[in-house]
Amino acid sequence: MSYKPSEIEAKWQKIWEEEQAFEPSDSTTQKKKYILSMFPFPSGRLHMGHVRNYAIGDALARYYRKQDFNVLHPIGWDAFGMPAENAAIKHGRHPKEWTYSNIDYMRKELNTLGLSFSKTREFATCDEVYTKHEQKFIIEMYEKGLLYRESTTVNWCETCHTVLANEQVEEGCCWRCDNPVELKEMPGYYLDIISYADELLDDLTQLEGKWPSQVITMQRNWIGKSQGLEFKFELTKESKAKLDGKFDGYEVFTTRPDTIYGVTYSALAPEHPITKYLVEKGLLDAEVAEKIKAIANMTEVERAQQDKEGYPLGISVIHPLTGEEIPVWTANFVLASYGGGAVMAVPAHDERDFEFATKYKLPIKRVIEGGDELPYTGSGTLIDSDRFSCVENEEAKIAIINYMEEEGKGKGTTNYKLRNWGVSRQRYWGAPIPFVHCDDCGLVPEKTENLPVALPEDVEITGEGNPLENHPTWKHCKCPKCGKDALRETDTLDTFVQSSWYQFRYATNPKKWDEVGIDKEEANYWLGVDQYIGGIEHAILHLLYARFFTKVLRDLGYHDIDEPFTRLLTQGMVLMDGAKMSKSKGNTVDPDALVEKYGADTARLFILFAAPPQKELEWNDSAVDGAFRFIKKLYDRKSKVTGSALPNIDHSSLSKESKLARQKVYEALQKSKDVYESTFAFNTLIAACMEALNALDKQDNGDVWTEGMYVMLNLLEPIIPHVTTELSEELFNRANLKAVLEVKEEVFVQESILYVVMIGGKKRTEIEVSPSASQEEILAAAKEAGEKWLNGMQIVKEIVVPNKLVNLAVKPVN
RNA sequence: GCGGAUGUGGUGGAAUUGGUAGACACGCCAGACUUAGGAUCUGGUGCCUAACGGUGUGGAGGUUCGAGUCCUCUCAUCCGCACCA
Repeated sequence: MSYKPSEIEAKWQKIWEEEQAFEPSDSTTQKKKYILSMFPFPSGRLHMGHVRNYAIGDALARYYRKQDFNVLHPIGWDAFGMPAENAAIKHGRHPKEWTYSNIDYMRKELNTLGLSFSKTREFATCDEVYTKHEQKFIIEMYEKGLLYRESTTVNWCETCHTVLANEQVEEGCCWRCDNPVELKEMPGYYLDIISYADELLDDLTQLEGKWPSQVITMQRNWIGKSQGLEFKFELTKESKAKLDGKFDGYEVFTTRPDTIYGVTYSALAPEHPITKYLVEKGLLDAEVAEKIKAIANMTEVERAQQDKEGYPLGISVIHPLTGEEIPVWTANFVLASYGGGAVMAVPAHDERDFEFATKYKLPIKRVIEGGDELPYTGSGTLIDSDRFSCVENEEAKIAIINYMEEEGKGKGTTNYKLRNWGVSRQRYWGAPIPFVHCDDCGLVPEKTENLPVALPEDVEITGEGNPLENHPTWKHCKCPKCGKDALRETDTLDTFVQSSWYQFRYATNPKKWDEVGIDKEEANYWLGVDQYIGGIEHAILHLLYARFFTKVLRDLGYHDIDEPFTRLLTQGMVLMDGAKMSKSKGNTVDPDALVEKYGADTARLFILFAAPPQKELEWNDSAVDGAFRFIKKLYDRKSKVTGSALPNIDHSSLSKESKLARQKVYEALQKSKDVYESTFAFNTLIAACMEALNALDKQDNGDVWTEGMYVMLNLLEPIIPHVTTELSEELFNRANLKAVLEVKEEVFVQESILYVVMIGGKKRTEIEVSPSASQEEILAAAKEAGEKWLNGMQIVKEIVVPNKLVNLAVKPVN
């Protein structure tokens, strides 16, 4: 019987389904593993990246199941989001219908790959029962002060018609459609992720060695913590008067308080309230006002590409320590979103300030010794700094902060690059933000018993404006507090909110899904996820948000977990001709076609064999053939098996070839633990199995074949589950798939040992010696064998590395 | 500019952590067999050389009996962040 993947695979997929083979047990005491591959967006079809992601996760899940762990290996659908609305606009399909029919199709595709997912725990994030609990969390966050609404400058994508979070802006463009992001002032809801910045930063140390260092570093940089001094610049009397008494000064932040005596000007962002006031009240030269407005209309990225540009505002502030008058400018390099949108400028010791001062001929005052020329940003001793002169600058930083605090003029403080997470989206296909606007009561959360606030289905999706806003009735409601007519919030939540807590949802028994969002006991048992697998593109977005949500939900009492993902594996991309597979480039391989042609096992084997999971994988059609060939060969060799259980073998009576075959088999077994539990280098385990099969092929002992297949089918089952289970059923009644196998040390005992003989550091020849040979005997044998290269040489040093080699260091005889 | 990685045959990639570089596979070459198949099997295959031998892990140094692996410098490529005061 030749290998027929389609029959074997269909057969076992059906049996697994009937046996409910992959459901976790309800026990919360058994040893457990939670293996999670990032859930897919139901775009319509699987791509190779998905196959890779799930092949890796499935191998681990199956491995641990065999080691007697209670394994949670779930799958679901990240189902809200723009593409569903785009499909609605393009093809006139309702986003809900589009999404659920895509899910049905993709579920079938996943099935044909033989992935060992729990079927009962599957859900889509657009299920109303999921929205219900999410809205409850959101309301609780609001009540705790972690969610707030404010009007501010936001990133706006005109093509997607929505606001974007800072994390969703890549090089000034929308992460999804790549259009340049515009700035716009509008109200929105924000989650106070900054209040968790310190914990998010500190807990990264727990992840070291378990997450890729690159991801940890990216998160650390993204949070961007810096410590320094915050103080207030008082406006001069005249300046206050000019500003109609509306302002008396402004706060600035610096990480270099040691350079405070070098301040020669101060600069405000074009969006700073004082700048705005001056512009709006016509207190500036009309031409200058126009230029400032022009800068304010530019995005941060555009500004970064411009030369330094700025204008004097005709006002001054007082230096808090020297009492000197300092001119105030507005400048395009001052960011509104950081440090209060205002800086103290020290041109002598800051490159940007220097460039600006040089351009506008502002004074430059050196206050730190060192370097040949200015600007000098290194360390050194302070000069011209009053009582702090002669102090080393690192000391001076602390001393100046202390002094300012004592004098009540400022305080030591911490700043973050991280911005609060804007979660409002002006789109239809998302979870509605469960609030109501009441003329009398203001912003009021919906009553818990009324959740979920579900989406209306009768909407017209045109791409123009928010369909919820345009819906005739949906937004009209009663105030949950006073009962008067009120307006429902029409913004929906960022889809990253859903993916921030789904890992807890799977851990909750589906029987409780309606009643609770997260079951505390089960969450504490299953989380953290023992192995999380996904693409590196989520290094800051999803992985930061999910860490944040975990901590917030912990503090709301839903569980006691600090970090959601204990270990993280970031898989490499799947490439074709050196480029990422994509429909637009036309360099894709369709998983369905591959499975149809070769079967799921071949697809999985190739994907795990072609490269280590962390690396990029270059597609190669003929290497797929190679993977297929290996499985065929494995299948064919079932005829060599003579027994139905693990035989007892008298190792010493075997032929040399049989001994070697056993050795290769057990080498593979030895390797497997390391591969499945730590390195994930499936390619090397597969190679070891290929070596073992090649070695078995060179001998003909039935017992050795039986043992070899018994072990190899066990090792390969997580990778190529259908064919191995089929063979295992036929040959061993599946006993070898349940067993935890032990290495038989006797196969590694050698009758003679091969030593490499190196002379002068170069490999010259080999010798075979008995394992009991003494060092002297080995050296004597090596010298004899290497005689030819020792002629005219004097041995200056002799090294014997046990079981490996002999190295004779030589020099010519004089 | 800052941060993180990665450089090994024609290709994908191994190398027990300082001990025979190139396992395993693809490709290629030669041969066998055939019930012409997605065949299969056998042998070969880093480079230079007729051979002895030499040489070889991006490059240059260094440590060592011995370096792909450790150290210093350097080049190249990729990724992330980017006026963060």
